Amino acid sequence: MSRPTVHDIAQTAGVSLATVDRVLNKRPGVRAKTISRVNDAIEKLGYVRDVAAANLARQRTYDFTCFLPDAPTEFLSELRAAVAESAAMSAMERMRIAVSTYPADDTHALADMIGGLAKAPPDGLALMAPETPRVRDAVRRVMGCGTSVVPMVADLPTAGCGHFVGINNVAAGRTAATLLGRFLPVAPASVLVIAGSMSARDHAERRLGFDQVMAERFAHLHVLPTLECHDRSDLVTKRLTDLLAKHPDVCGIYSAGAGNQGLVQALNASGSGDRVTVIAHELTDCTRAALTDGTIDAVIAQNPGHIVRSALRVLKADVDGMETIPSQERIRTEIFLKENLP
Amino acid sequence: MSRPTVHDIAQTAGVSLATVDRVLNKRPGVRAKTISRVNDAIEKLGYVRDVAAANLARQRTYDFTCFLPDAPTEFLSELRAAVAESAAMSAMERMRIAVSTYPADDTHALADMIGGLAKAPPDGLALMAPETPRVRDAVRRVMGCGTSVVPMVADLPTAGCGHFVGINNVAAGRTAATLLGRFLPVAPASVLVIAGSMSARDHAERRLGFDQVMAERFAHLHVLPTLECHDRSDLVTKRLTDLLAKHPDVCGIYSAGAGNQGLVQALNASGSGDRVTVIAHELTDCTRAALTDGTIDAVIAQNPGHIVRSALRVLKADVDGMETIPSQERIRTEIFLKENLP
DNA sequence: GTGAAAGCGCTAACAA
DNA sequence: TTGTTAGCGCTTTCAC
Repeated sequence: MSRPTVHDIAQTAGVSLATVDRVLNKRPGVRAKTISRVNDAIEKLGYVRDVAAANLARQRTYDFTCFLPDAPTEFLSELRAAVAESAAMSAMERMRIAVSTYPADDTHALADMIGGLAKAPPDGLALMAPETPRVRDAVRRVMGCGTSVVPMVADLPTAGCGHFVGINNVAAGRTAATLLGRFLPVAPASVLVIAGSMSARDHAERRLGFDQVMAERFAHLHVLPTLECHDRSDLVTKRLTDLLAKHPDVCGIYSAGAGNQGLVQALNASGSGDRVTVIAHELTDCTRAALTDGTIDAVIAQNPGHIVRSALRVLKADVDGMETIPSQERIRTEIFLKENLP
Repeated sequence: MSRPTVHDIAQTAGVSLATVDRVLNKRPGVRAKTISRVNDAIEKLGYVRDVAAANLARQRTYDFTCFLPDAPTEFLSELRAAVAESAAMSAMERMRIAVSTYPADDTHALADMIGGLAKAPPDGLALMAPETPRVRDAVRRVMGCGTSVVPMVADLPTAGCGHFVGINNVAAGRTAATLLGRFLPVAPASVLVIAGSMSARDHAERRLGFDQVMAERFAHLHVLPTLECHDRSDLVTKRLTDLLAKHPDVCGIYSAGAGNQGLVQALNASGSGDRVTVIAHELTDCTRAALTDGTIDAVIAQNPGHIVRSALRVLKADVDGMETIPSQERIRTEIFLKENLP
């Protein structure tokens, strides 16, 4: 037998299509008794709604907006590419995705842009942004307009929005520390953490996790103060070169932020590539090449394609009032060696 | 403006809906001149077909079959669970998934079952099976009936079927070797590989990759002959216990197959848990627990949920004559430590 | 060769 | 409070 339709329900319940539709969509104007008659029929027939047909009839188009910072890191351009790819693919699934870029260093501008959405609130907003009070308030406001909000990459825990699409950065830091500690010989030495800025929540969390594991399992390794390089390759090169010269006992580096181009350069120039074991973040052209030639030993990554597709699925499910498969929406903290590069 | 529809094409080309449809679906009975008029209109308007509406009108249901071996490994039950979950989810997307289990040790029976599909060929077949000549021929036959075939987990390279959904097992073996080699101190010692059976293609490939890297980078480690335990926990326990007693210099184990329950047991019983670094395959309750308590040091895994969903997407795209996103369909060789467990 | 018209499963006016 | 009816974008008889 084929799947039961609204007609079957209407017949079984002895009501009209319109009434069935009202019950299905929880619209008012139906007597409680009728509602339960319809629900009984639904139950009895094992009806499941054909979402595609519903969307067709409804002429439903999912109107989503995506905010990304304009920072010039490779990871961000991959994320942008992933959004573009998803936008193209999902045009066929009746979703329209508007991408907006905000100045990475100007969260006031970002908050204003989010606020501006209130004029024509989209169905959903996928947002990669640091959590400042103003951003948080702007997010709350647009949520008040009925927009579903999903934070990507960086969580917005206090804004009260939906499912966070990204990795646990404390766990990422712990993973990096474990790899570094186990790759290095068991002997006293120094290790270095390079981060964008310790005021960025994600980098701070990575450092936290890293320190935890270093203290727990690798007490013979001395962790130097974090080198803050604001995700800028030039600064990484400069400061790292200085530091390597000053600390010849550095045998491990955890690059928790961006600017790995600069890291590779400093390592090659100073000839310390062999002496130093390096763990970096995100799989980009640069880290991939460095992994292949051995400059970098392992990469911790989150997959931009997964992140974007997951954010979109979560948003769509939210709008449709549907459930998601939790395991599918959990972004993995991936580990790449030269050998398992995709 | 909203998306152009068949009506717009019909109007622009000055023909009727039926003719547009004939052209769109490449059905015969249209003059060449008319065809090009319609195609011009399609081009001009930038028409893209609404697959959902098409499927609705066509009453299209995707009829897929999935064959899995009945071997009692945890990975397989996860795979089965993933298929069940996907089947439930995708019922809403008009796909019906029939799951069949075949006796793992009887490829003749499997070949017969595949052959039996010819009577009522499904639209697609997702298949996890070893590649024997009879299986290969049966697959070719059902492909001749118009069924799209996608090999899962184990490739079927000579059957000439679609995109393989699974990992590169040579790379997996190389990854395991790299982790083991780097985790162990640089000192002469022995390492052991446990596999199901070396006649299973995937296990042989893992061993191959493992040996490559051991020879290339870790010549100080001596790789003992493979312990074949047919994925059976009891055999693993027995043979491993014997071997550990005989070879006190074993400091690393690569468990390339199933039966990790037996491995954990042997390690705990013999008290060699601390002495031995262990890399195992697949994330299961058993390996997860062992990772957490430190018995296993790293797990190489392929995600059953991803595999099943990817196989289904590939099958559907194939039937629809659509493209897939290659990066989304590439199954990753994942590495899990205690710290990045999902 | 081509076209008109009746659906597919569902929703949304508009009546009643 | 409930029912009738006309679509959504596409496919598919069955005439012409």
